Amino acid sequence: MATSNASSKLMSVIENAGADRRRKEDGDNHPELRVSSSSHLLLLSPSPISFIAFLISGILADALFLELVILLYLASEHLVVDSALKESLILEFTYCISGLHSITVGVTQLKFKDMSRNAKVKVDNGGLPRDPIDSHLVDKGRGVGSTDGVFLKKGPWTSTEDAILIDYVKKHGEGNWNSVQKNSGLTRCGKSCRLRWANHLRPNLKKGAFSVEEERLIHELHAKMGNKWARMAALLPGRTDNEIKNYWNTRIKRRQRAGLPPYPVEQCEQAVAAEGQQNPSLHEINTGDLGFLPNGSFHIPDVVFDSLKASQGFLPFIPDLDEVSASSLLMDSLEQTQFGSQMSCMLNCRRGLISQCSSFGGNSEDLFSSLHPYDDSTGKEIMQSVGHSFSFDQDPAGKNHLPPFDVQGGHSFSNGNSSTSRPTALKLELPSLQCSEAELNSRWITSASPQNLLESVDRLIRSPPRSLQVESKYISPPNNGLLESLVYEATQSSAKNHSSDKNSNSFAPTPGDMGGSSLDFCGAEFDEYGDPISPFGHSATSIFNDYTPVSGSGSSLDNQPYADTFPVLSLKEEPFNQFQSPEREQETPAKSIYTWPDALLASSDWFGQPSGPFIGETPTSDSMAFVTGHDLSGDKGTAEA
DNA sequence: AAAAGCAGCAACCGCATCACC
DNA sequence: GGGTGATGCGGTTGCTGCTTT
Repeated sequence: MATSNASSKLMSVIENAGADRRRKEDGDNHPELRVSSSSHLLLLSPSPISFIAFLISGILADALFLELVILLYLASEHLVVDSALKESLILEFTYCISGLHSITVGVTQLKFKDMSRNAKVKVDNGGLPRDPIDSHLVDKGRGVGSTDGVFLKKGPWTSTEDAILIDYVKKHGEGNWNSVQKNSGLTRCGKSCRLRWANHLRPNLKKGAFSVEEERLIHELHAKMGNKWARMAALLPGRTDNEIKNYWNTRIKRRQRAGLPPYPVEQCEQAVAAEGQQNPSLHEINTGDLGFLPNGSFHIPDVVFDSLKASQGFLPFIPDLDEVSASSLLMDSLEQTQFGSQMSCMLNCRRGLISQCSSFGGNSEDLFSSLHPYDDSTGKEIMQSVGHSFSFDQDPAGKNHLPPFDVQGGHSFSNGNSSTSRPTALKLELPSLQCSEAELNSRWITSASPQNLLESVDRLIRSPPRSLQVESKYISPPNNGLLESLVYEATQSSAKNHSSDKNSNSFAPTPGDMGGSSLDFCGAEFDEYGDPISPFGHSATSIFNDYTPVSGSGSSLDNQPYADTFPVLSLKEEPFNQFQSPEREQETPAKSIYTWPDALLASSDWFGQPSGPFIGETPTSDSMAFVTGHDLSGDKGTAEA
């Protein structure tokens, strides 16, 4: 079969079958396609010989074109065929499945769900629209543009276009994107091609959720660089600026909704630690020396200032922070409750460290006293300036050492939006509304590390229950940096506070508060919110719930679990990438990772024994999925034996 | 089951920068 | 130095799927 003669025969089969398929399409659009059970059996026991056998039988039996293409494609991986044939197979396969809603292979229905993005607009050879959808786009003047009389297509890329672009880059290399349209026939502008290549098609791209480490790095980089997505992407191998940008923006939205600062507190702690190295006096505080500081002013604000300095470039209406005295800025900012809440978060960096110092036994006033060696009233002033009530922290026995400046204080700074993560996290853990504050305190102190709680908060923010989805009362500023947003919100918040008293005081969260809302759910409920981003946040259900095989028709085969037979070639949300890197396969698939061609390409063992890219150790019956980017959740129809 | 709202993502747009002439 | 085209970057938009009501 390795001869050119065989290749030409295969090509002939494809062409004939393709023509046949198109003829059928002209008269009838086949939203569903049933492939004979022979293919199913083939998938059960794949081998080069069986491929050839089924291929021949399929041809003899006048199998549907798609089935042939599937077989040919799979077979081509084991047969030595020239690249042109292989590309043709890919293109034909992509094309012929693009209009389908589902394929039933034996007893398993593969229902396409997410094909729409790339299949919605079908393009023949990257050219003019040929289906009603494209025509629609043309009619409405959307989806295509015109340059020098040449219609340039817009909108989602099709797999066909991807293949063309990939082929072009393979031959000509990257760059000179405007020539792509001229030389390849793609009706896309150069910018679109470059973007598509950079964001989706180029090799070594990572897909899926960001890892914890990547998230941490993004936080750090953003703190340093601001919205320099491209620079950040350069430091995150396999990630694109667009990806990072989207991640950050959605993350910001979540945290803004929850009234939380953009940066995790642990990052603040790191910043403080770094600051501590540069500023030994501050370091003393961080390491638990709460004694008087050396001569100097506030050190806490300095931390804040440095954090702000890092973002100063995108704080256009903030004066040069170097020109602002620490104390004045602190006081001014704390007077603005929302910003005060952010400040408190910054300060909580210290709080977090301080709270870990078992030696500390004072209350809030103690700390503030310690912060300012010359004026013990300063702390009180600050506290009073933000309307902080001391009652909560007054523990005569000194047992419940709420870390100072914190806390419930975080709420008090807020005018309705919880700001610090700790109180929220605390309440996240509450099993019910019945807990006393003392219980809250002890829970907070004893139940979890701040870091864990923060992670919990972040997790919650990522998937907040509806009850927590309190929309920001403020109009978002231009999204040019979170700190700017904070300041903006601070001003808005301040203005709002002046007009309304009901949100301005107290620990007791108002009903609309984040804090109040947070009391509405308990730990058990919280546990339900897995991290949709973290690779580990996906339950097996979430991984597999996108597709479900059709129930069997009663045959023994139907009743038999697929667990030991089917490789899991699952879900991916983009057209397959021929240039997938080997390391990509080693990543933990947080969401859909494998495209089926990828998986097939990467899994030569699959042909001998099903040892391919499994997701999970024990593929379940839902594991039978082999078409890219498709939700196979449709549990419809009965299998065809 | 349908509708509404939301989140995530891909793609587009406008502007800035750079290289070349 | 100015013009032009190519490319890159960041902000924004719009689509789609999911979740909730």
